[in-house]
Amino acid sequence: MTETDPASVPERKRGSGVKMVYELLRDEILDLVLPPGSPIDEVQLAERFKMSRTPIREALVRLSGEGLIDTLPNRSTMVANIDFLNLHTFFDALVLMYRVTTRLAAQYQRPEDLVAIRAAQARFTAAAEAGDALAMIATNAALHAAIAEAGRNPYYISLFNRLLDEGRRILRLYYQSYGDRLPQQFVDEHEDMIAAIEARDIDAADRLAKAHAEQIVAQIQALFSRNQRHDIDL
Amino acid sequence: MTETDPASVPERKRGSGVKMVYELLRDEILDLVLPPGSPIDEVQLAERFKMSRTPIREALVRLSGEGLIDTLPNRSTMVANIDFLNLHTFFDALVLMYRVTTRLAAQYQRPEDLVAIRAAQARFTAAAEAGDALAMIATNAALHAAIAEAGRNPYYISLFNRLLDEGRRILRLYYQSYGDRLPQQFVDEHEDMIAAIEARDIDAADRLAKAHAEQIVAQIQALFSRNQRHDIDL
DNA sequence: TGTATTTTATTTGTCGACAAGAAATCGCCG
DNA sequence: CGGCGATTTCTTGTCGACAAATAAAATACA
Repeated sequence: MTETDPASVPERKRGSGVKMVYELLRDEILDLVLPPGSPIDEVQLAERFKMSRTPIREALVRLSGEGLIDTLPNRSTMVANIDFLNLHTFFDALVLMYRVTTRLAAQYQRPEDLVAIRAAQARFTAAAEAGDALAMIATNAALHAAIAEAGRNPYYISLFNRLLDEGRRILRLYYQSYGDRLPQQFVDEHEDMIAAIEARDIDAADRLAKAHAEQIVAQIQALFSRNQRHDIDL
Repeated sequence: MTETDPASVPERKRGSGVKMVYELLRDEILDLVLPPGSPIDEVQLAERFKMSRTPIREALVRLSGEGLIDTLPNRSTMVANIDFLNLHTFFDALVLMYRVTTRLAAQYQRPEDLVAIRAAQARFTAAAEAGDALAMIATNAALHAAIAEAGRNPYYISLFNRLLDEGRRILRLYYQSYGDRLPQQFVDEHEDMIAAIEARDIDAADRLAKAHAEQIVAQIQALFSRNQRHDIDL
């Protein structure tokens, strides 16, 4: 299981091994290619990437620091579970960060930020029109990350990225279950938010971000309440 | 330089090495025993702790993930600098987290939380009465960490701890410069906050936390404006 | 046949050594 | 005497191997 390009690493530069493993493993976790609870075998990864266990372990330590994997001392290490029982803490933090980062973006945006934001929005719109749920999930996170960057608060950026990552896993589950039914609504809401940011209208940015976030949260909550009869085998 | 107990590690259990190095290095960084910009030499640490470079490196990767050290690829690694030019982002996030965590503590506190909070407050009061600035810094952070724990939002707890860590470094600088002049005011403000948490008065908790945070921020800002003539050689 | 104990097997944590990269040093030539 | 390239040095990144810790399997015993 978890097969991926076994013949794409003939030679590789000195510091690139860890980064490669880190990013690929991270993507696989966030896209649920490695679902929560999946065991992670160092030696297996070492063979797969044709490198020693040392850089693998460094990548795993990094991922562990971000809470994406859990490590049992002296025993197995596995993909971190999604804490469904405390999702409200996630939603709470997510809504707050949506608001704060969008506010700050409206306050501190520079022209180059808007270029990046619009580019991300274009990618999101394309994904939405193509009906590509996976791309929508990724580009939505990227868009909001770009907005957060414009706010220029590294502490918020860091926490928000972590929340967006976790959100990718949860949304992945969402679209996985409900056959990629995608709301055009998101595109419009994003447009309004970007317009408020560009106009430096802080209050409007805050209000729109709050509505946007709460709408997403409500959708996810509706999904989970409809799905509670299903076994969530994690 | 950086001499510390060279003869205290005769034998040690299997997984304890990294943890020990991590915690000790972390404390030394936060207490400015290792000031920002200090070079960190792996082999030197390895000799100092009588262990291989491997566990040292793992501890360093952890610290790097928390932003406490910066690593130049293939080149030196050193204690992360304090970004004085963007302190406002720190203050902004700090005030917000003070408020949010205190609010949530008032909302979700349980009896055992109050026990922990009161214990932390007692330690802080003792440090304040003893005029021990270093202990005040550490116990103040511990008190607010305990309050955050009562709020039970792991995302907030994580970010707040990071902010409190950075705050420890900044406050350390503060008291270093100003000869341990300590405000009794903090003790009283803490008492009021704890009372609001205990009474589950969310609005009061929020208001008090905001005032408390902004007061601390104002003090630090006053310090830096008075100190701008001094060279800050970091 | 069920349970406790020893043995095996698997996986992690640690080690010492080597090689690559980059700065500092040295030597060469103008 | 000064600039420039080669060499040396020093630190990091990677490797393969070994040892400890734990779970699973096998064995002994009641």
